[in-house]
Formats: sequence, C-alpha cells, structure tokens
Amino acid sequence: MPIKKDLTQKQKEVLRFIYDSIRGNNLPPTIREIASHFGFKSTGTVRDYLTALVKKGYIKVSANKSRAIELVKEALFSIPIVGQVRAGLPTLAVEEIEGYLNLDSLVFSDESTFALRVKGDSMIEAGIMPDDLVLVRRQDMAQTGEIIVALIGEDATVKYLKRVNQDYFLEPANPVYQPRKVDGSVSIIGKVISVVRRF
Amino acid sequence: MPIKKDLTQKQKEVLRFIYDSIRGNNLPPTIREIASHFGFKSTGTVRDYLTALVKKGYIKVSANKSRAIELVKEALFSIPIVGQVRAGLPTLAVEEIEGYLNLDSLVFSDESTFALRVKGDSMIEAGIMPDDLVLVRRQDMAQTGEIIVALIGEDATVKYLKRVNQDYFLEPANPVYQPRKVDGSVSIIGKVISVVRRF
DNA sequence: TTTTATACCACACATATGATTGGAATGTCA
DNA sequence: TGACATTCCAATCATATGTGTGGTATAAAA
Repeated sequence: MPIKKDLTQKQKEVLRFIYDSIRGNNLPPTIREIASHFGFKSTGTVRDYLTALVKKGYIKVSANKSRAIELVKEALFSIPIVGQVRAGLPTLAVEEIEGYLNLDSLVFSDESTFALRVKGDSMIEAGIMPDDLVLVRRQDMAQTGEIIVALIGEDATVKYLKRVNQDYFLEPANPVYQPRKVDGSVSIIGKVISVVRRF
Repeated sequence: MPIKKDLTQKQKEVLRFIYDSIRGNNLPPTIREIASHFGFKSTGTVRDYLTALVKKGYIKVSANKSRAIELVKEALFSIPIVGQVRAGLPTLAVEEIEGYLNLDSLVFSDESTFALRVKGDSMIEAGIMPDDLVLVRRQDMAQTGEIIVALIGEDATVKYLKRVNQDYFLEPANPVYQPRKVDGSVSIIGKVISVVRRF
C-alpha cells in the first residue's frame, strides 16, 4: 500500500529493510548493516540510497549520529485508516486514507491489516459504535459468528457472518436493520480483529 | 510473570531517560548521551547503571552494537492492565496486574495511564462491553458527560459523570441499572480516554 | 566484620560508524 | 546530444561509541 510511487524497486527494498530492522530489532540499522545485508561493498552505495530516500521524503537522517534513520510520518508501513472502502480493494486508493493509526505491537502490522472507520449504527449491540475504528485483517473467508467486513457493491459494511442451512447472511447487531443474504454481489474482504475508540 | 527487583530512584531516572529517548527520538541513547544528560563525567558510570538495569531485568543490551539498548517487555512503562482496582490507588498492587497492553504511541503512556478490564454490562449502551479494556488517565476531577472510573469502596466502576443541579451522579449506560449519587464514599480516579477490544 | 550494592571518577583502547572524495556503468529525459 | 538520476565500487578519514582497568566513597546486608 504505497503512498507515494516514486521509489525504485531497489529503493523500496532498502526502505523495507530499514523498516524491518526498526520493527524487528527495535533499532534502525547502521550504514554498514544495510550494506552487508544487500551485499554492497561500499558504504557510499548505502549513502546514495539514503540520500534518495531522504530526498523523496521517506526517511530522515541526523548527521553524525549512529543509526539515526527515522521513518517519516505516515510512511509506507503504518496501518492506514480508511474512511470508506471501494471496490478497488485490496488496492487502497490514497484519497481514502483518513489518517494513520500507529498501533505498533498491538497489531502486527503486516500489509494485510488496516483500520476502518465505522459509519452507521448497525453493529451497535456488538459494542461497535459509529466512528469507532475496527482493525481488519484482510481475508476472503471467515467463520460463522465472526465479525467481518464485506463489500456490497462499492460500500463496505461491518456485520456478523451467520450461516443458516446452506446460505450465509450478513447480520447486523441492531434490530432496526435486516440480515442480508450473501450472494454474488457481496464479497468478504476481512475479519475484524479489534475495535478501538478514542475520546 | 517474572518478579523484578526494585530499582533505586536514580536507576529509575536512567531507565526513564532511556524510555523517553526511545519513544521521543525513536532511538535508544548512546552511553555518552546518557552520561551527558545526567552530567556524568565517566562512561563507566553509565555502564554501572546499565548493568544494574540488565541484572534487574528491565533492559537488554547487545555487545559491540551502538545504541543497542532494548526495553524488556512488560517493563516499567508499559500500561498495566488491572483486573480490579482497590482502594490503594494510585499505587497499583502487583497482584492486580493482569497483563500488559503495549500501545506504544497510541497513548502517551506516562505513569498516570493504565488500562482496566471492564466487568459487567452497565455501560453497554455506550459501546463498552464486558471484558473490554478501557484506557484510563488518572485524574481526580472530570467534566460532566465524560466517562470516568470511580471507586466505590473497593470496587472500581466505569460510568458517565452527570450533574443535576448541585449534585453529581454516576450514570450507567444501561437502563437496568440506576444512577448513583456521588458522595463521600465515591472517589473519581480517572477518565476513560479509549476503549480497546480484541477478538 | 566482611561482603555486596550503589554511585560516582579518570584514562585508555579498539572498533564501529558516519563522512568524504573520486570514479564508473547504465539508463532516462528534454 | 547533454544533463541528470540511479546504482554500484575503492579507499580514506574523523570521530562516535562500546569496552576495560582501576580507582574512591557511602551505605546496607550478611
């Protein structure tokens, strides 16, 4: 889910390594650690990459400080908060990203996880209120009884998945609304793994 | 859960600085950065602190790597999840800590913030379900309309704070329960700033 | 009393690490 | 074509940084 597309493939790999290093080791890499990971034989090569990444706005580096590589703001790998979901999934359009939720280790932010802001009160009896954020792990299958995110046409909806005989239904947690049968126009895009609300 | 030995006041300050450095700068400090922050004139002094913190289980350090100070999970500054709250607040007894919620930058986990597991359904219409975690910022005052955590005798309870004329009430979000007037037996211990639920 | 932990210092050493300079090959774009 | 970005290399330099040795002083614990 790249935000900006102006990185080369190799630059992406370097950025990814920096990201993994920070998330995995709790420590940004040194220039030589980057070099040895990619088999570069010169630190100058790494410097070229770092200056490119700085110039393109993905990282910041501080002079004369070891490991002083910082991921910039809403960089590549934080979880995007999407205000609405369109049929284009799993490719999230940039305009739909509402902000970024930095959950760090709460969620293992692999690229298949995102957060969705809930609209409407159809899940209110499940404790999911309008404007809550639901954390969604992208998957196209789900168990009955799980809370899922489904796409109906271009609209994303959060519902229980229920099975009756051979048929599946999207069931709201609000008696005001009716269940809807899962047919060809409905696709499951993920499972709700967490709810976060902030006051 | 491993029992950790007590830290001296100065050791706490050093640990706190390491923590702030990681959270604030996204980078653990070097030995000399620690030294200069505290005015230590020898790196040996810092090494003494680090070895003490390692031995007591608060940090890990890797040999021959710069800035390789790692906070051990469930360390001092993660947010404790308390299963119940007793009158002893704001000193949380260790036995009451149910686990640790690592929220990193979601919440600025100063020492006045903790998480409380909700029991009961008295706030169900506010979308706070049994077993949810509420993040609580410790404070003894609150505005009317805010969701607060109050202590009634030895029991912690999550309720709306409402004002009617001169009186304050703890008001549940569930018609099954009755509001309760705030009197001398009730003390406000914090304000709910977030709700987190995991499936 | 002896031992251990705490809390500092001075000084030196080895190396980890970030700059820097200069070059080369390749491809893109105006 | 020429300017420029990308992607590598070699080699060197300066210093940032972790480590080690050996102290002093105080207080608590065994």
